[in-house]
Amino acid sequence: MVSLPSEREPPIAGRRPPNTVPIDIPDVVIDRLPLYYRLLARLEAENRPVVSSHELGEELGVTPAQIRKDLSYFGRFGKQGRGYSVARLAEELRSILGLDTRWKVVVIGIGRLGRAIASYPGFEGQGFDIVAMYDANPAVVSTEVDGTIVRHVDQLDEDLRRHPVDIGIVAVPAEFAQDTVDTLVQAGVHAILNYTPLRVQVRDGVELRHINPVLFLQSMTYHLKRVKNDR
Amino acid sequence: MVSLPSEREPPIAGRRPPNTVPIDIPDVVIDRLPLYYRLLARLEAENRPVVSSHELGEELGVTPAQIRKDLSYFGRFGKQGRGYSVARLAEELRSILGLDTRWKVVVIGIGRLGRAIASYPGFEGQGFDIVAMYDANPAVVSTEVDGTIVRHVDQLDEDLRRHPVDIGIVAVPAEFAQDTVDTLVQAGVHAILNYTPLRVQVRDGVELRHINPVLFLQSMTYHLKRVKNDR
DNA sequence: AAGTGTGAACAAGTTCACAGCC
DNA sequence: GGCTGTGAACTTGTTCACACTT
Repeated sequence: MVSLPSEREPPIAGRRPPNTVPIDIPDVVIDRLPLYYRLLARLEAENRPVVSSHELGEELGVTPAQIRKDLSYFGRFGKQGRGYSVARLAEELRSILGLDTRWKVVVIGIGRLGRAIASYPGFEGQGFDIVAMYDANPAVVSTEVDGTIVRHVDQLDEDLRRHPVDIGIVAVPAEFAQDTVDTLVQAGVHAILNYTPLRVQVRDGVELRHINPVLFLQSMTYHLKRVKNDR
Repeated sequence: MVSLPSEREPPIAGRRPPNTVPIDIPDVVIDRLPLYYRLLARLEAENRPVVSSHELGEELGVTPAQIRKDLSYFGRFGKQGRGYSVARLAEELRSILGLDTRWKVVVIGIGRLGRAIASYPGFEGQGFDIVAMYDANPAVVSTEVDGTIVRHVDQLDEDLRRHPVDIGIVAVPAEFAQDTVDTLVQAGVHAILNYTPLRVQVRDGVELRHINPVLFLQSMTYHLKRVKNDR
């Protein structure tokens, strides 16, 4: 949301040696790639051989120039006069985004929300394996959720050090959010998806995303209010 | 995410008549206001009388200049040499964001996710009233969730026309997402929070936000991959 | 002395437009 | 002829820095 006071390399312009990727690619570009990938995966499933930046843009509501520029940060994947090979580009994006590996995920906080997250069908299909779940409530610990036995959150630190994971999803009550995140980070987790309404802090280098529906609702009501007034 | 081809008025510079707000304020500014508001609500609860842009920025990880500039789109709420009255600024933000009214919300799709949303404690407390829930599954219809009887989705259109609502939250299976959204929009709903992994389309003037955790995970793995490679 | 409000300078991000290739 | 890749032009968003107010 805000660039922290860490100096960044200027972007490397022009052609690069093969199999190399520039050091600094704008985050806003990275955030669009999963969107592109999702569409390409669909086209791939439909056996579409080739697609142009214009067609991609049409479907996604993005300008063709932006798609071409975004992709050009990573290489020259298209063919002039023809477009992009769907299979090739999908493969490249999988490689760029790291979707050609499986990633280990833990979910902490198995209340109603955590349960819904844990059984969200989109994760496993996209290479994210929920390898463990944790809760503090004795009524929940040791029960089975979606084929996994919930463990006590007191075991989290020890478990993580024995069996490292890549991503932590936090759905605990707000008052435990920061502690939970600290435990995760100190035990070596580098990416956290925070479902609590608290803006937790992490040290530099740890990826953090917030999912807070209330903030969305509150920005929508700003616009709703104007619509109402304008009539 | 992308500015559609609708011409915008140039921003009105300088001082404005009182009780007036410029026509065009960047969306990125609107999206930050709920963040500011959340902190101010906390300070208000702590009976903090005054706060400076510097203190706000410190807490939120935003520059003080940005906070001052953002607020200055709406008025001159601060006092030089002193800062902002917490109560006053909180009140102004409530008014700007429309949080001084209650908003009617329906949830469509009462599976595991919909259920978690419907019982999310943050909504009611912030002025969002879930006035109805809908599902297509006969095993779910007519059951009670969080004090509300689930109605059949076939009644959605008629219900909306009889009792208009402000916001629709969509948590149906992906294949029904677009139809559900169309029903909502045609029945006069102007804001939609979409939890399905499908990028639904709405006509101009309808506010739409997507919550898709997979896209977040996929942008985080990009960064995770680099961390792993760098060691 | 402290801290706002805001033009002006700067930085980041997007779109244009066209050379080059298929 | 059609479409990519990419510098350059442009637009949008952020930060600076200081006149002004309390």
